[in-house]
Formats: sequence, C-alpha cells, structure tokens
Amino acid sequence: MKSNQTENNLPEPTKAELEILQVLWEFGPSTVRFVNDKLNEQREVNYTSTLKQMQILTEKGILKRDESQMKHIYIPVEAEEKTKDQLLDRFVNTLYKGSASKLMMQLLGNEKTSKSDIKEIKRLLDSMD
Amino acid sequence: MKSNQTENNLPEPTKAELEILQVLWEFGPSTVRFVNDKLNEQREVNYTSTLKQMQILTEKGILKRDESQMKHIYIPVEAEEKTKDQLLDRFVNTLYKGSASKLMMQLLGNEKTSKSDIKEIKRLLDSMD
DNA sequence: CTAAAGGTACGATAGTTTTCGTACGAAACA
DNA sequence: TGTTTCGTACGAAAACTATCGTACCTTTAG
Repeated sequence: MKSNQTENNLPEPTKAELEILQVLWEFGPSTVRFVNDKLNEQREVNYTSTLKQMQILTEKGILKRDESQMKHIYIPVEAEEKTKDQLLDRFVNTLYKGSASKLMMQLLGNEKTSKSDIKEIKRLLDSMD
Repeated sequence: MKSNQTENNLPEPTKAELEILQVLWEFGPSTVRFVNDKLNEQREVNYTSTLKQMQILTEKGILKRDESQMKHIYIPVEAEEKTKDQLLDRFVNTLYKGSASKLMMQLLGNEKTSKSDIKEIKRLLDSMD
C-alpha cells in the first residue's frame, strides 16, 4: 500500500478531486448538487460520480461536511492557498529540482505571460524588500 | 476512450514517464539499461518495467528510438523546454486560471523561494525590456 | 559449438482512479 | 396517502497506470 502523503499529512488530491476543490474554493461550502452542476458546465458528469468523489475526498480528510441537514454541505479542510502551496511545491521539485527561479524564468520566457503580468510581478518584487 | 492530449497533440506524460524523461533530458539519448540504472539510484525498479515504460512512451510518440543497433537508443521527440512549457501551462491553467502573475505571487509568498532566487528573478526582469 | 549474459517483446497482474448503477430513505406534493 | 423527486450509501465495473515474469533472440566468452 502506498501512502502518497504531503508534508501536511494529507494525501494529495487527484485530478478529478482537484476539479471539485476548485468549485468549493470559488463558491465556498456547497452541496453535491451545486458542485455537480458547476462541473457539468464544463463536461458531462453523473451526479453520483461527483457524490462519490466528494465522499472519497471526505474519507481522505481533504473535505469535511456538515451533515446536520439532509443536503450535506462540503467544506475544504485546508485553505486554498495552503493546498496550492503544496501542489506548487511538488511541481517545482519535480520539474525544476526545487528551483523557484528556474520556474519563473520558464514562465517569463513563455509567451503566455502577458506584459501586464510582468509589470505586476515587478511591482510585487519591488514592494518586497 | 479519453485522449488527454496537449495542445501539441502529444499525450501528457504520467508520473513514471516523467521520471524517465528527466533522465533523458539530463543525460541525452540513452539506452534502457542506462535509464534503468539511473532510476535505480533513487528507487528499485525492474529492468523490464523501465523497458516497458519506454516502449509505451514510444508508442505515445513522446519518445522515438534508434533501432539500428541492438541496444535501442531512446530520444525525446520534443525538447525539454517545450514539454515543460506544456506542463507548466497546464499547471497554471488548472490552478491559477491561467494567470502567471498569480502563480508568481504564490511562489514569492512561499518561504521556499530563497533570497537569491528573488535577486535572480529581479535581474531577469530588468533585462527583459 | 555451446553456455552465459544481455537485449527486446509482450501478455498478465496489480494498483489506483474514475464512473456509474442500484438500493433505499426523506421530503414534497397532488 | 401514494407517488414522484431528491438526497445519501456503496459495490463494482471501467479506465488508466505501473510492475513484472516469461519467451525468445543476439552477442560474446570459453
């Protein structure tokens, strides 16, 4: 058996799980119905599939839920930023041997990064010291 | 059947596949034996497992190979930077709605990003215009 | 010439993730 | 009150990924 845990001791979310987290991050605590509707704006998913995923997410401790009503309300256990930090960390370690600046350079060399993005970043950097 | 293709029309590499790509990126075109030895410096993998993965990678069009010798030489079809660009793109789109500056900010707010990283980035930005 | 070493091919198994069907309870409503 | 609608629970199939055993071919050493 593999454990696949982050430093935080929470298993890292899979792809499908991440989709669900995004909805919860964007819209706050929600019912399965709501999340499923949101997902279906992008692709077809069966309601029970989403339900199952959210139950699994809860088993894993990534979500918790309020069961006081019949319509359970699901809530991410960790804050969006924290989870993203972990994923980002993993990403940097995997692809850039942990060098944030390497990743940055890749990003800056990428035509997808807009002028306004770059200005924004400069401003941020200047305000850092 | 799902296709899971990048904009480049190449399927995205899985985790185990990425490990192999990293070796090829670092050391250049290599035999299975060489790649397998490198992998085994980090974790135990059976030779035929690595072979199989590299064959799959070839089927997928991510690697090509020179079969003129008995010891086949495997070569990444796309350059390291290009592949990483795609993965990075995916990552940014998935987690940051495509905003590079959001990702940067996350990275900068992360204690993992060192002072020297930040200096490096500033220098890069200044030299950009 | 033969055995051993080392290569590829590939099916099968195991493990993981994703999806869905079915069961069944609670609420809404005609 | 019965039936339809909407919810949860959950097993199991389907899809994808990873690992390995076995077969078999080529090269090399003796």
